[in-house]
Amino acid sequence: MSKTTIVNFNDLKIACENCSLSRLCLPMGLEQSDIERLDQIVSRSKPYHRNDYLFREGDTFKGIYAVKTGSIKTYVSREDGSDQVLGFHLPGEIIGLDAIEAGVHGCTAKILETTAVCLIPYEKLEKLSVEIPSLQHQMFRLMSREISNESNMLILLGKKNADERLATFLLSLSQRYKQRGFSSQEFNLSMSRNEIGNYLGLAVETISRLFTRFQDEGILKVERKHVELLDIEALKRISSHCSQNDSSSKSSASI
Amino acid sequence: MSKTTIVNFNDLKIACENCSLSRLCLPMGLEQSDIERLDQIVSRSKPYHRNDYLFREGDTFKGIYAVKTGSIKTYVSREDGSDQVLGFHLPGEIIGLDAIEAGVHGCTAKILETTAVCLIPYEKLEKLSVEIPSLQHQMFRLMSREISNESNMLILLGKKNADERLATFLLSLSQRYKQRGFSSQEFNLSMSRNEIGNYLGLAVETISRLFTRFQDEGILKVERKHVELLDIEALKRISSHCSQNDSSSKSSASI
DNA sequence: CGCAATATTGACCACTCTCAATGAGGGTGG
DNA sequence: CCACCCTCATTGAGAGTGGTCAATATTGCG
Repeated sequence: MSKTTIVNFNDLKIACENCSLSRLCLPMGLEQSDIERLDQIVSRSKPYHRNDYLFREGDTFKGIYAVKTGSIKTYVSREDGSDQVLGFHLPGEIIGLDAIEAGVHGCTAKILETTAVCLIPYEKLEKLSVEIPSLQHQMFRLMSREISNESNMLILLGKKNADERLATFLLSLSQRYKQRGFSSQEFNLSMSRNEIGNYLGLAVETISRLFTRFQDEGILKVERKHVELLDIEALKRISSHCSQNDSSSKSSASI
Repeated sequence: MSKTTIVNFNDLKIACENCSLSRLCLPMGLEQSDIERLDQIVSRSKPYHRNDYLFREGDTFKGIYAVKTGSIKTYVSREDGSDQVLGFHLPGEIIGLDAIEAGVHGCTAKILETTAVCLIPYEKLEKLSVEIPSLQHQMFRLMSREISNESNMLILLGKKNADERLATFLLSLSQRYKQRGFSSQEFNLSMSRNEIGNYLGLAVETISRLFTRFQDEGILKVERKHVELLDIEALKRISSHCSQNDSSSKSSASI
């Protein structure tokens, strides 16, 4: 990965570090000068390390975070002490939009591996997006996407069985890595089996058994954190329930 | 209900029909004059009837809808022909924010009972919220709330058992009706058992059995569509897993 | 090197689904 | 107005998926 990191603020590209991004920004409706103004309010911090908290449930909301490198999980704690993992956040993804309304974070963001983020202070962002209509536009789109993504998760948790859930999860990671220019066939899981299970509404043991079975079936190779997807088509078939239909139709399938 | 209907556009109050709403709007940051401008772009339609579609998956996105009276379910269709109910929308709630990014609706909105809505054309809304910063602010809050609400559903589907799910669901309806000035103890379910089960990730039969059991246990009375919550505290205990702990702590619990 | 956390594997069990039959409304048309 | 039908709801019996518990590996880390 080049040392000039671009965060894909979903469609809203933000420069991180000190790179020129004219070629990335123009296509999506922000003028070069606007990008620079946005860039000026973004603050970078030194990297976080595994098990650090980016923020915790109840913390005052300062702004939204864009993941530059690394990965982060968000989760909420339940009254009985258990957690519910809400999501895993990879480079180019945004965290914290859920806290705008309350002004307080409703979930905890915990670092899974050494991670760099940008903080975009919310008050400044809101002011700026009054001045830059196309920024407001991108913000609405960004939040809208976040809302529309929910339905995939509801389907996963509401309708899919264990096989389908894990397959869907792996394909989602695969696709997101691909979008970021990483390999879509081979990657490292920065989260534990426990966290995967928690996220997918399954027990750890089930995740473990599924990895073993998928491997026995030649669908993937997994060793500890490292995963290699050997048969993505099979995963797609599994993820969308089709026991062994032809898969010549839609692609879809993203968490 | 008075004939002057106010839709609580979450914190963004919108006038429907022809009412004066100064007393409702000022408290939440929109000037009277701004309200009027917003009001001018809102379009009303004649009521929809049961099984009508407000919009369907794939329809071009025109704007967001505020439910004035009645109720609506949203759902997505899966490849295998099954559906996943995404939510039930009561008076004062907003539908369609998920479609902003794609410009196309990703789910279908189907009318459950005679329902009146406002359509807020999105392009006009976006333009207006450039001109009225406090409107933009409310929009961000509104979308943020939608995003933060997701976690309740993830907990429900990821962690809760059948009892907890139904209890949580009933409490959510109860609370939402209460907010709208209706009874929180007694109301009509505009959705079928099937739709409830679908939404909660449970089979119809399970819903039916639970209603019967809850009734046998004196927690509620249910007849057909009509539900009376006899022991809301018991429901709260059930919804948050505590088998029979004291419930003197938090309230929370909303879908 | 040894401990603690994480992962794997097995055995058993329970919650909920599925299948099937019955019952109850609600709407329509004769 | 009633008979019919169709959808929706209820109830029971049996089965299966995935959870729980427990034991054992494995890994990472101090």
